[in-house]
Amino acid sequence: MAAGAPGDHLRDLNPEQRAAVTFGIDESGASRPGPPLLIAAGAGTGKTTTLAHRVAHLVLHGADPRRILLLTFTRRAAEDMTARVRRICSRAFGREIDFGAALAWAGTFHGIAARLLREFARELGISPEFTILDRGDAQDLLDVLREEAGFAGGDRRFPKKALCLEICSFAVNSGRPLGEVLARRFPWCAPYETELRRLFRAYAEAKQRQAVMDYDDLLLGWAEMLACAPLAERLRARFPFVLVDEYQDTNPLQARIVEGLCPDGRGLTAVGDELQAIYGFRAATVRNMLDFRRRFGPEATILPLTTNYRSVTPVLELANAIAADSRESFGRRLIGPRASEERPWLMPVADETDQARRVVELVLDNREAGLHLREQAVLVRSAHHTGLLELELARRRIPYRKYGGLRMLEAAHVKDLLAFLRFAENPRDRLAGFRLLQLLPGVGPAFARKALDRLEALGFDPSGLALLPPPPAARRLWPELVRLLERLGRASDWPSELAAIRAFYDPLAGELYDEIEGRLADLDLLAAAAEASPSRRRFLADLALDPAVGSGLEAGRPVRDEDYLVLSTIHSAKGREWKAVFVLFVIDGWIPSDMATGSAEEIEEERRLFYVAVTRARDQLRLLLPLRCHIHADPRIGDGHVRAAPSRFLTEAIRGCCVRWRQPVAGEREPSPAADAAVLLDLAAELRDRWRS
DNA sequence: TTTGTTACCCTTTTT
DNA sequence: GGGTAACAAA
Repeated sequence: MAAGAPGDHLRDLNPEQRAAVTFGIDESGASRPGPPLLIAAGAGTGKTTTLAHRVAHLVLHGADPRRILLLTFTRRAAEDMTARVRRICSRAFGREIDFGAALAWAGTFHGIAARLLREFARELGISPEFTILDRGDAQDLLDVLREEAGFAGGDRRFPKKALCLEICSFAVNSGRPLGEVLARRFPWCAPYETELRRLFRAYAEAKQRQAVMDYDDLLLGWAEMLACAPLAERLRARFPFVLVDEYQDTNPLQARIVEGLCPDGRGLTAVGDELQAIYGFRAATVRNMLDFRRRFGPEATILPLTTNYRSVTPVLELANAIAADSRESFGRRLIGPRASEERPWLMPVADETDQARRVVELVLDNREAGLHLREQAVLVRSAHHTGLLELELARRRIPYRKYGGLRMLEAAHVKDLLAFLRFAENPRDRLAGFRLLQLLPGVGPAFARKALDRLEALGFDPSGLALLPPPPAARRLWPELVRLLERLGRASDWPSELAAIRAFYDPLAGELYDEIEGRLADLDLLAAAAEASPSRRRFLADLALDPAVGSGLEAGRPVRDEDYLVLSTIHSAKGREWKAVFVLFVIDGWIPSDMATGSAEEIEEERRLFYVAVTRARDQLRLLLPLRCHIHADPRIGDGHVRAAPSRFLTEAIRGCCVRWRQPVAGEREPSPAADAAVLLDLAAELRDRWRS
């Protein structure tokens, strides 16, 4: 393709988008970073396109792509953005541009932080070999320390490990003192302030001893670099252009980083939608966005994007009605060119079983009408809400893929295997060592601790372990394990060392777990992802920072090109879109979750979550309202069923944007089975499904 | 000291 | 319906 005329890459943009793309980048070139810009982009208004074009516009005006820092929320978003920038630039230059190395600094806050901390490790006095603790690891480490400090026994009210980590993390990310965090967010833990402070101190020390970092340490480390003048100077000089996606979901610590990189705001572009702020539980605050204008030297400019190309107008009307109920926003309305007669459906259904059946029927009807499964999605407030639906899909052999919720990486056997790799990478990582040692029969916490102490005394040379007399039950495997650790301790022969680990581990896993086939299949997947990774260190870091590495690592994974229905939590659905969207459990207690109705702020966030859900739909939107729901929570309540009320977010105005769907009357659509008779076999489905590919 | 058993708790969203 | 803690047995 021939090179386009100058400015041709802006041709497909609307005036609002073009203004946002070109703001502050004049014809004299991009050598001098312009004043700060906030793009207030409504849902579906081409936010990604606009940001990608802005990056491309900078490059086309002479900015060095290696000096553009592009911060996104997920790695998928970063990759998506990089691909688009390459496409735009290639077209403008009239030839393929290899951006592989050029736009190297596009990534998540955590991913970029990890890279910078490693690069500057020497100046920071830390080990560049540090390994990254995922949430589970961090909790386990806290749990050990909790016990050591004597907080675990006796006193049953002391917060559990998960809550300890949440409190610690919230304090770090919000930048608020522990006492205030406890009082405001975790008042029932306030009596333990002194103990928690001691615990967190011990946690920080343990992490340093073991050369490990948790997610929050990565951000905190980066922020501290920026608080140190000589280092900050180098970082600022390196990145004159900083672009941040999803700004509404940044927390004060992240804002500190951004403001540290661009103290007067020059060169900074932030994009966000305050109506889609849904990460308050992670200390994110919309204030970063709402107060953006006042935070910088030259006052920031705010440019809105309001034209929605994604959804048909009836969906936008519903979205605007939800937005109108929201307390804090810039007060934009979405307008869109895609007229349609079809309003969203409100679908009251009998119960969860009925809900699953109806959704599957509609999904299949859509497919008959030519809509691929992957153009349809089922959204839920929390991951386990898909339970019965997954059963129904499995029974009908409909392939699906689930995003959000329990990750494969949290499965015990995967953590086992990774413990070997992590221990090989960083023998000071006691958590990994502790886990892998106890895989041996006869080895429990006491012996594992002894072995790790011995190892440390020997300067982390595993051959010394051979002299340690193992517990009787471990006598046979002990020398084998020592040999394996010796081999791993030498230079990493990636990825073939993985085969050696599995030769040792797979038989052990067979003893430890039942249903071993599925677990071994997971490990095969992991090994395949490992093949694609250049080094052990990179593999481990990628896994910790983005579990979707190598794709298809989530549970229930069909092969590449196969068609599959998407199941997702609303959180994981952010930034994505489908032609047909089904939102399950639009009833009070589910949306909003009754875990989050304590304060007005929490309820507002749940409302925005609902907003995110409905704005994912391009053409079809179905809201399901089961009238009777099963409660797992409290077995004391009757038979475990409760009569459910529609979500409090379904106000009159919002119902007015929808049509109420009617249960098909018997005979009209299908013979409805006697209400109370248990269906033993869905014969019709069986017969039909024989012929599905 | 490890492993098995039982009673009891709480139950969300994720880099 | 799963994790956790305390207790019992090997």
